Amino acid sequence: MTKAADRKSLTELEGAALAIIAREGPLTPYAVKEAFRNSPSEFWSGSAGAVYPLINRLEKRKLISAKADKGDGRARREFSITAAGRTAMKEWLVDAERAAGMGFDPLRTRLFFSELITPAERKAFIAAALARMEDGAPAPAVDLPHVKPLHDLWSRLRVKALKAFAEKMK
Amino acid sequence: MTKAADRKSLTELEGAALAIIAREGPLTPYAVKEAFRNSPSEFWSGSAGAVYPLINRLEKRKLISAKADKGDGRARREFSITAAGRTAMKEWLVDAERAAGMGFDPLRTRLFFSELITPAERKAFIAAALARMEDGAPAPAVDLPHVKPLHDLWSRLRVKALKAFAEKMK
DNA sequence: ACCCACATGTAATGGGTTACATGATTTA
DNA sequence: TAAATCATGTAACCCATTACATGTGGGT
Repeated sequence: MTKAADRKSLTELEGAALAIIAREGPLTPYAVKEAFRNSPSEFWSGSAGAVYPLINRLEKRKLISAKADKGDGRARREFSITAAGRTAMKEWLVDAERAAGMGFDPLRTRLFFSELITPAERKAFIAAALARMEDGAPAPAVDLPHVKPLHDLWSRLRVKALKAFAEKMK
Repeated sequence: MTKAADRKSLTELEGAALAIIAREGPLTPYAVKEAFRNSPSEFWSGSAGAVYPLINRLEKRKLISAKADKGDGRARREFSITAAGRTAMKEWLVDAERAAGMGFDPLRTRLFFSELITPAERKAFIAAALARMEDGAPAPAVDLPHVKPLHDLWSRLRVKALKAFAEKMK
């Protein structure tokens, strides 16, 4: 019998944390936190209050496990993904249903309501947003395989979408 | 002197709720809840436990106000946006800084980690995601001005992005 | 020695989700 | 009139954010 906690599917945060640990090998909680902090999306805040408890939850569910402390002074625990963790992670990763969902885009949300401002205000807003989106992406700090290309791809498409929308509003 | 609560800028949920009320004229809390529930993005769950307290908060902050109950039996309160609400809403709506943020995309998140599965698994995942994304959008239930076109535009671009990524992985 | 970045947490708070409760209105 | 849906809420729970506390290690 599997316990209820084991059956519950992973949240996005849990899945991403597992994936990071799976990819980067043994990691300290701090390293996981930094990985989130350096993500190009503001969605992943990587706050201590989120990540440390998260790591503890994952350990309690035996999806990750810590190598014995090296005992060299400070308490550092390096976590690796377990077999069960790998299974759960893969299940999360190939969830096409969730992947297909639209997610959340603060730009799209605002464009939905763009008729509530005057054409002049709209024009100014679009120009300001474009400026921030186009000028050099702040160079995602993580240098993991797909991070930069994917970030750039998504950025370009959002710019294109905004321009298309602006064009149609003219 | 403005009170702290007034100075605090709106969350996405608060901003969107205000915008809905601004656009749709006097609305009951239930109608606002349904507007969120019918949104094409799973991000806006429109649960009762989120919306009713939200409406109360907005009223307490005097960003919306209820017309006197019509007294016809059941307690129905119809809320309209106030002048202060309109100001706060516009400030939220033209916030280009936040609009430019990448937001959250469950597809993008998974593609970041797509090297953790085998090429065959990846191919299957991409096909499954594409199928769900391309087959007729479940027709957004709300028929507000930009909802459908924007939803379609974003959908098409996400499909294009996924195809581009799949191509590059070959 | 001193400062700053590294590293690991916890407490208070806020707010969203799920599930439940309750009554009114509509429809079969 | 019984069932379904409309409509409004509330309570328990979960979890992320902010802010704080604490200690280590390396550089100057």
